[in-house]
Amino acid sequence: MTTIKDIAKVAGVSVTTVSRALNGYSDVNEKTRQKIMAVAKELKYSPNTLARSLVMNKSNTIGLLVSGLTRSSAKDNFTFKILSGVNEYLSNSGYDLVLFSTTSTKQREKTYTELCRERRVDGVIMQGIKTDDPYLIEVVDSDIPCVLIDIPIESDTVGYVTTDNISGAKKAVQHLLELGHKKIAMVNGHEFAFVSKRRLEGFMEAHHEMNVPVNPSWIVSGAFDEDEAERQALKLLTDFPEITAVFCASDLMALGVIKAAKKLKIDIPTQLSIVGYDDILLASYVSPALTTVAQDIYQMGYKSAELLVQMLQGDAVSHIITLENELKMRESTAKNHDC
Amino acid sequence: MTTIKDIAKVAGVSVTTVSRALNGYSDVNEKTRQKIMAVAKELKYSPNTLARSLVMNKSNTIGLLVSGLTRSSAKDNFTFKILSGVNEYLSNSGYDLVLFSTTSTKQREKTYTELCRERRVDGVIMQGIKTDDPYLIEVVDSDIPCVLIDIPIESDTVGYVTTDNISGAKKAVQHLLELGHKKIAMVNGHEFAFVSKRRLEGFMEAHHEMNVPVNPSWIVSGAFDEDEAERQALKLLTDFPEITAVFCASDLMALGVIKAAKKLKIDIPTQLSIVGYDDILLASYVSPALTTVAQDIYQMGYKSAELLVQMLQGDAVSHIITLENELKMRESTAKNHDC
DNA sequence: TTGAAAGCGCTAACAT
DNA sequence: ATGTTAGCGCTTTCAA
Repeated sequence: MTTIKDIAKVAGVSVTTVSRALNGYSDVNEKTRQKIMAVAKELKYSPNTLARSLVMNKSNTIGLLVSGLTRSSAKDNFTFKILSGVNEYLSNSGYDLVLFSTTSTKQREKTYTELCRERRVDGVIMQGIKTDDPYLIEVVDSDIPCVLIDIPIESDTVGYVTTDNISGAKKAVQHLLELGHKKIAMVNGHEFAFVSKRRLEGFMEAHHEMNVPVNPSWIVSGAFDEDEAERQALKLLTDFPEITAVFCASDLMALGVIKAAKKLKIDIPTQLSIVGYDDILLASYVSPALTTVAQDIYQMGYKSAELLVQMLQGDAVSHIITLENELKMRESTAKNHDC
Repeated sequence: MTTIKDIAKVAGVSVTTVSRALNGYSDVNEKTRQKIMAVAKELKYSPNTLARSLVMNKSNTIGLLVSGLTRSSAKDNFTFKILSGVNEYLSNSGYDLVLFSTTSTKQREKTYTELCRERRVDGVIMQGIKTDDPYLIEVVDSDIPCVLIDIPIESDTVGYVTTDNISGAKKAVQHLLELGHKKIAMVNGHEFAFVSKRRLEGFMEAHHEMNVPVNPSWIVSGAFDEDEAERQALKLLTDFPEITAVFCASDLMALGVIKAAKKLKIDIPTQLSIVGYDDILLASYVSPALTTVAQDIYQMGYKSAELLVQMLQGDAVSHIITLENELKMRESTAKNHDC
């Protein structure tokens, strides 16, 4: 493997000059530069970023720490979209991407902070981390520049990107209320996700604004899981047949609710309206096509990377980015026939 | 940031001893080790992998070079499944993953070899690279250990994992022939993919074995693209209304063909049978559900990583891994009514 | 069992 | 415009 030392020898200059020439410094004779460049090319020189990073104390690497990069996460490819977006921005930014992944089941032997420090990443983007994850706090409290996805924590070194989950949920529920539904259930995610809290808030707000009472028994947790949502919905729709609409905190869970409804021979949308959240690919393919709150997850990834790089360069205007969402009306919602 | 020097100072030993203690060498007094470990923990020491990699000339990093990590690739999340599989294996192997991505549209300023050398990856897995990509050859000809996905090139430093595409295609076409179809078209991918060639071979073989002639005009290229496949199918089915079945080299293209058939008011499967390839998520959700040749892409990723790590450790038995595939019969194929 | 010293490939003062 | 020197944090001879 060629080093600048080799180049220096062949070109008959010092390593300093080689370094300067290669890095485009101005204080090097044009002829010398030409010569060095030629030798570098001839020797097929590739700079050793390890050495450079070591001495510059900057790796030009950003970490992407995700949870749920598993076989099963292909259906709801949230993680993939984030990754694509991050990658898209980073590929034009001079930073490389190293991927750290974690699963909620298996506890890591190293903390996220250690992971980042060992690899000397310049910053990290985190997605899918539960809010009760102790390693999360550790990173946030450390001096590692960090962008969180859907976790609203901000500090000097921490920023986040999210969507307006309150308004998203509100739009969904308002839509149902406008269709005449008064008995609306909610299948929420788990308590360790900020989005769940926000979406519940939106659910509440929409009801209050229209002066429609909320029945707490109709709010259940589907743990962001299709099967769990199905089980919960089965129970819910059996116990409370008066329910005419369900708002789900994710499309995946909405899929589960649809299954439950089918099992109970409840027709969608004539007997039961369903609204999801996310607008995953499947949402427009299932039958009936799912009305849902669309968020641009790819864009969230892209913006996260952009924000982090700006933070690293010290020119981030704000550490908070909130993206819009949009209610997509499809076939799973209809007028309430009871009214 | 704490270094071994700091630890040495506090513990009152030399850096050599610290290094040895931390790396679990046996020739260090147990009491000294305890002391060093305690100090390391107290000082929140994280080893600098950059420095270690530099001196050991080994980064414990493997690169994943993919093409098509784009917003649009969410539908056919081949890349994501590969990534998940690779990540799954690697997360238990001591290697970190750095992601390189390329798009066919934008030509990279650096060759893949340069990318690998600069980051000093120990090896690289490549997916989605076209066979005519000059950078591919460069990597293969280099001394960088490399595992290719679906590109059958083997050498001392190069291995590959693929599925048996000939048999896969054969199964699909045999299925159609057994249903009485004699006029079978094929919508293939592009010529720069080995899988296309293999699947065409399988298509041919199945015909020959059953003594059914192949009409070359019925073999078109859909470029692995849904829209292009739709266009081609529109033309094909219009020009040759005698066709009763179509074998597609990917599910995505099959989706395009289904659209074309719908536009032409050709019913599937009564008037036209369609078989896809891949078994993407959508395959079981579209209507009619798609009969297809399933390949375990996650497993391909997992096995690639396993193979590469074995190669790096010098204990790879073979550099070639061929996985099985399976014909999944769903609703898009039926008996040929013309016979 | 421990330490001193050299060096991995690079950059960055500080001369000249 | 170019070279000398030191040093980033680590591992690894070699000696003690």
